[in-house]
Amino acid sequence: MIDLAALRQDPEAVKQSQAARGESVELVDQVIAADVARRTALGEFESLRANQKAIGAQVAKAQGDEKQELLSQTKTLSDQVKAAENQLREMDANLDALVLGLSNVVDPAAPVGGEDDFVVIKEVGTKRDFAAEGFAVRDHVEIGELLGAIDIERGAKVSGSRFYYLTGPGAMLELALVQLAMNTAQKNGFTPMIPPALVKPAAMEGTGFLGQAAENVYRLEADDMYLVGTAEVPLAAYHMDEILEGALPRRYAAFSPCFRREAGSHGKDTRGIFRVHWFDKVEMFSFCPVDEAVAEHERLLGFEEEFLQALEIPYRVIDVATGDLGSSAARKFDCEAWVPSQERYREVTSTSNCTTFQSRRLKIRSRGADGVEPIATLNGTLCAITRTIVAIFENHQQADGSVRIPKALQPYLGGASHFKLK
RNA sequence: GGAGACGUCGCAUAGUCCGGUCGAGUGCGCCUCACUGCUAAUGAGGUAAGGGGUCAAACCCUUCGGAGGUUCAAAUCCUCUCGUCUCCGCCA
Repeated sequence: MIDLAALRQDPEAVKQSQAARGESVELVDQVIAADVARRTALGEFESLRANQKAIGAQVAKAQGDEKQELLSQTKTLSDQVKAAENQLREMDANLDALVLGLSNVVDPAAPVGGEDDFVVIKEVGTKRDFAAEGFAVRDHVEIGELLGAIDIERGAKVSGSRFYYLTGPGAMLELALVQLAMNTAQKNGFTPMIPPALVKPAAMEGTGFLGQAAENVYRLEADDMYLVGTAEVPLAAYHMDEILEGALPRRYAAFSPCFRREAGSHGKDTRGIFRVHWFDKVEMFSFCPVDEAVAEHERLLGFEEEFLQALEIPYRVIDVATGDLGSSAARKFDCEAWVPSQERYREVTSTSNCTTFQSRRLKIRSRGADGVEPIATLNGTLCAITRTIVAIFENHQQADGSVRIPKALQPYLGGASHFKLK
């Protein structure tokens, strides 16, 4: 939810943001009109209510005829108050519905445009030249089979398309990645968390996933619960309705399963485990003072990069264009790993600065020197397991189909240097 | 799944039976001031959030887990709901 006071002050800024996203500009004027209407209704209700309360206080003290006189006055007043209240509620609901349609105001530094208008910030690492090494690249599916690490056929048999089993070395690799990620996060000042993956509507709504992203969310009809698509949801909602005391930023790193319906991506990335309905992930989350959010965003990006570097995976960083931002994000950086079998970079991590958009919805603030202040929220992937496995298998594959284990992971895999053929 | 108790302004509690003087008392914590050489102790005052309003104030409104209802008037009465705790059942 954007800041209404700021919108009143500078509607043009919000209009420009909407335009940059390719979203409705007229909506801004509609919100302003609804806001004026609401405040009019509010004023009316409040003065009637004040009147009612004043007379009510007299009623309590009055006796006999005087009391009857006051009662007759306040009876008609009561009806007026109710009418005014209904009117106000209507205006409130109207305003809310419109405001929730407004996406976060984009950071002016974000590149303007659509999905393909991202800006490449940097490329890091060296892509291998498999031709020079003298063998044909295998993709992660093939490698997974050779190693006995990924079983996609049985995933489909048991759960359907876009499901998989990690088996043997694949299963151990996930656990190793999780441990490396959680240990790294803890060293970097994050509190390790294992959050619920099933949440109530309020948490889903508050984080902004029931808007344009709703079709990708699994809902449990019988219990009115949702399966989270990312630990961002339970982490953001962790402090819902709270005023944070003490030092900021507060950083959390959560290991959780992620469930995604992948509606609208039929036929896309159907091979392997690159795009699946369920995967596990270690996610970073930060509650941070508003004026430090940009620096914190850089830090999260830095942690993501360090992790990819530790895994010795070539990657690039892109600055996502305004039209491709989620509704909560003001700015977003993606790290894309090199995928040799596809000969292109593919997204493996993503970090967003949501400024005060999420915290406003979730009613999270902080107590600072000048009292209660708004707070910024930021999130970033530390390790999305399945995509990381794709990157490791493909980038570290050997001529015989075995896979070299990057040094940083070896301690978590019994010191082994390679995943050997099964 | 069954039975019961409870949910109040950071924490702990009073208030609910008998509706108005309760947006709400007390203790702790926290802040300011006074006093003591410092600390502690003591005394005085202050201390929920959100919104409207104002140059700034004053002032006004909303919120007593949540949603409805009764009433001129609800923390207080009624209904539903969520959560916590205790006991029983079941179970990993």
